[in-house]
Amino acid sequence: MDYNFRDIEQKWQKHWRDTNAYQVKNDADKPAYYVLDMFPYPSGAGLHVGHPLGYIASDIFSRYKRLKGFNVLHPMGYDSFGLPAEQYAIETGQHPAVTTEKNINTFRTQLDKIGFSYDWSRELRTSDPRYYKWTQWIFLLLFDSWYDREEKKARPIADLINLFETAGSRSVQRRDASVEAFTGGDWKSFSEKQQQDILMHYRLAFSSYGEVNWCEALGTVLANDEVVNGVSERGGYPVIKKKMRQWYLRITEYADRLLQGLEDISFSESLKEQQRNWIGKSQGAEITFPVKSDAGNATAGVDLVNDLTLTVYTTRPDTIFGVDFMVLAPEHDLVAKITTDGQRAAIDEYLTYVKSRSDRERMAEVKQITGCFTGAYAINPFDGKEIPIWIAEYVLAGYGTGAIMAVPCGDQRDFGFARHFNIPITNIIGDHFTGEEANPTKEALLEQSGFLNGMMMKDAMEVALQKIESAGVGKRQVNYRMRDAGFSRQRYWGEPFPITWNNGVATPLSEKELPLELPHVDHYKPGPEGEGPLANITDWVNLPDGATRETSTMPGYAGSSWYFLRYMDPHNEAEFCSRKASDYWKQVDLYIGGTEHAVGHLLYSRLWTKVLFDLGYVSYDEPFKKLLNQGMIQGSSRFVYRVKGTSQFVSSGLKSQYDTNPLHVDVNLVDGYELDLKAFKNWRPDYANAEFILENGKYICGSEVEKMSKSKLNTVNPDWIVDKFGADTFRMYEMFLGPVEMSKPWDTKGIEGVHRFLRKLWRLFYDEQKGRVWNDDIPVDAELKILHRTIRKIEDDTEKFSFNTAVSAFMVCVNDLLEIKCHKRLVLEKVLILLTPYAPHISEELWQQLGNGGSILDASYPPFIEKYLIETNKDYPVSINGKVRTNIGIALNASQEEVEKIVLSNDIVQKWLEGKQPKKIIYVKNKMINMVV
RNA sequence: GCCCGGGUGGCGGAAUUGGUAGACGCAGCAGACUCAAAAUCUGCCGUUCGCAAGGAUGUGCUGGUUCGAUUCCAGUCCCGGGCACCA
Repeated sequence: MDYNFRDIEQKWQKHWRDTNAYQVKNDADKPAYYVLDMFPYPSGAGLHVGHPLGYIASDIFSRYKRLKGFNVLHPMGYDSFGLPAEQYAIETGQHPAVTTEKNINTFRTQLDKIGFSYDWSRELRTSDPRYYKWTQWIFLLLFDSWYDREEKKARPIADLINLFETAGSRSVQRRDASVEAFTGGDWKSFSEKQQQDILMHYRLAFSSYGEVNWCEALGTVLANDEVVNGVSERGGYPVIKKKMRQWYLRITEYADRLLQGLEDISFSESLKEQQRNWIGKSQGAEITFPVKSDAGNATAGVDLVNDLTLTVYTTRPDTIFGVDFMVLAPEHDLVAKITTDGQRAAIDEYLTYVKSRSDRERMAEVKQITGCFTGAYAINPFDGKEIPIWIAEYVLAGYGTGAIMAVPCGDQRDFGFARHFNIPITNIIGDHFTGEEANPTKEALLEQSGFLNGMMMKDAMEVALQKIESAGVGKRQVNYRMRDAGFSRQRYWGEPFPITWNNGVATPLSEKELPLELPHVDHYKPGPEGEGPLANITDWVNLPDGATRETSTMPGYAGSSWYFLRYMDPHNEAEFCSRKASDYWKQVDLYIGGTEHAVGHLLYSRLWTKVLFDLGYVSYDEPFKKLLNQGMIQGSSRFVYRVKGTSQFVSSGLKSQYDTNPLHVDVNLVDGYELDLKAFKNWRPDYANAEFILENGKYICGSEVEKMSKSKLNTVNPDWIVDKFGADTFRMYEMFLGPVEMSKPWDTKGIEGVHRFLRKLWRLFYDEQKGRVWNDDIPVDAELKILHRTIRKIEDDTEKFSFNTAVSAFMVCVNDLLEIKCHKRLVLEKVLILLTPYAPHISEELWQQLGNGGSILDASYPPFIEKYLIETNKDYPVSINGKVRTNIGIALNASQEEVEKIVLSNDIVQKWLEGKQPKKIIYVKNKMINMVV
């Protein structure tokens, strides 16, 4: 009787399907546990061996938790809105809904082969109207909410209207300068449009004109994180700034809470760091300087022409006496007002130059120093010093106040600028400044610094801040690098906004009008003025009452920002997720996925959860308790070397003797590094007549580790691995490859070893000749020892997500049992339960063969039995804890007797031994390592 | 440039967190079974000296702490990832 994995796996997958084995209910006596995978975008390429890595890990953990007695929610779905499907539609004319459906079916078939324990009755798709109805609903909730800075939480917009009616704009902190102060009376006298315009400055989902990343080639606006180095992440097309009306999420209001929340959740340090970086909190001060300029009054000789002031943001108020010049962003409002007549021509020329430069150029030429003097001066409020005001590209309009105070001795950019334009440098840090480069230290004693003289810079910070505030020239200020998140795309394949425009006022649809379904279009070309394809459908856009529909659609991250909630209550038609369901399942206990969503999806879903929490729809404000980032499985590409201009291919070792072109060759035609010459000739017609220059009779390919992708011919399809070795082998092998978090190249070679392990396992139960070999004998200590050691190891490793070492432990266990010919049912059935999460099919099969009537799903995981070991089996070596070891201070050259004497007379050891004598003491080079009691 | 990770055999990777470095697997070598091959099994497998027992050496490099360091500390060199005019 042989290990026939094909029949076994088919049998059990069918059984699980027929019995709905993995369907879970929203109530149980058991504690709830939620294990979630980042749902995939169903691309046309299907799965390669890299994709299931995280799914296998999460499946192992789900099955483990289930056996541990938890009610486990482990769902799967599809993030089925997105650009690639639309791009494909543009190229082929196929409707995205059609290709998406097709791709999903491919995914499902592939996933099913691996034997996942998903509850498919909860499957969801973000492009399904039954799903995006609620995405739209949450959007309207965001639209209908504002952030109360006093209470630090979102509240309904109706509350804000109440406040405005009673106390006008004073009632809440001002959001931005363009909202002018008004009284309660004013508010009531405002027109509907005026009121709505003001409210738009407070809504969490709001529409505004703003500079957006416009990508001509894609015909759409991109989010900051979709732009990399000035070009689009997808396709690498140039991106420029363009003013357009867009929707945004006011994520900046949540910056602090998003930062705070990181403290309580278990994400990897590097991922938290990425989010902190993205949020970019900095503490400092805004300082206001009077401005002196003769702008427009040169002939009159007037110095201070008006009460213009310049406000800068700095993180180093302690360097206030080291300011040698000011720099404004070229777009700063003040530029036009303060430029002197004498400098106007130069400034205009510079502004023209700046405008001519694309974002791309600006980023590529960071090192290039440019700028222009305005002719105006700012006055240092503490010593009256006149400080020249410049404008320069390196100061960004969008951050802080768009203006800085430059301290060349402490900041390298300021230093470079001063050098380039010959601006004299004031040294306030003595020897710490060499004159050759800036020194950003906080450890220097201040000089030439008025009331700060002689103080350590980091101490001077607080003194300066207090003085600035008491003198009324500025205030403490916290700034964030993060901007509000762009939330609209000029695209077709996304959620339509449930919004109509009525004389410039955005009006939400009512709940019963949801979902606003995506209308059918005949083509996917952009609409006029860069609008999305929806703008072309005039009878959809134009409503009978004269209003028009919003024509942009929501971005890819809309649907994925809350999908984990929908799984809890997937068929609810009255709510996005009932409070009862979300209270039962609570947060996602374990979330597994790649690191590429660090600042996108993972930040937005945290935001949405916080808003839903504030408004009372869920009971927690962080969606994911623990995040495990799986590494990427890279491809190991193979190359052949064609001698230029011939059809000769030279083996890798000899290629230096010829002038060659390296060409990717399909990894499936290569065994290790040796090319299958016949298969290569049959592969493509133009290689049919290939000739080979061999080394030692073989053609050896070159290799390189690259991202796994179709174009590099290095993808390995899980389907044929499963066909050849079985799903259990595949699952265990993917885990055996190394820690899940680590990226590693795929190598099919080692899979034999894991497959061999499963066949060995089979032999614990059946012999080829003798058939059944397992028996009902009572296990002896030696056998129990192997079992218990394994239980402990597997459980420890699984809890730590160290699946690779767990698989190793299985191998050791099975080898040991075979060696001592242990075929006892009492041992074997426990091994099977241990193994189930890792290799569910073979475990179930053998479990049934053992005559255990029920499903292995109902069996319970053997509990960790350390106590048992110590109390009943005294032969286990027990380490003395680290403290005992280090404190005893065993001398290097002492004899064993001396060592024993010292150790045994030690108080802690005595206490630990409780008066008993050790059976055996283990020495290594005269040093006591372990004691056996 | 800044911020995170990480450097261990021919390879993927272990090491109870300061206690016998190299578990487990792959590859390799030798042997058993076989007419032969496959499959399976057994043994060996960091380097070096030695017939052997055994010795020396060894976790990127240089130091330090310690009875003892892959593990902790300081410096340094590589590799991977993220951010990048954010004042």
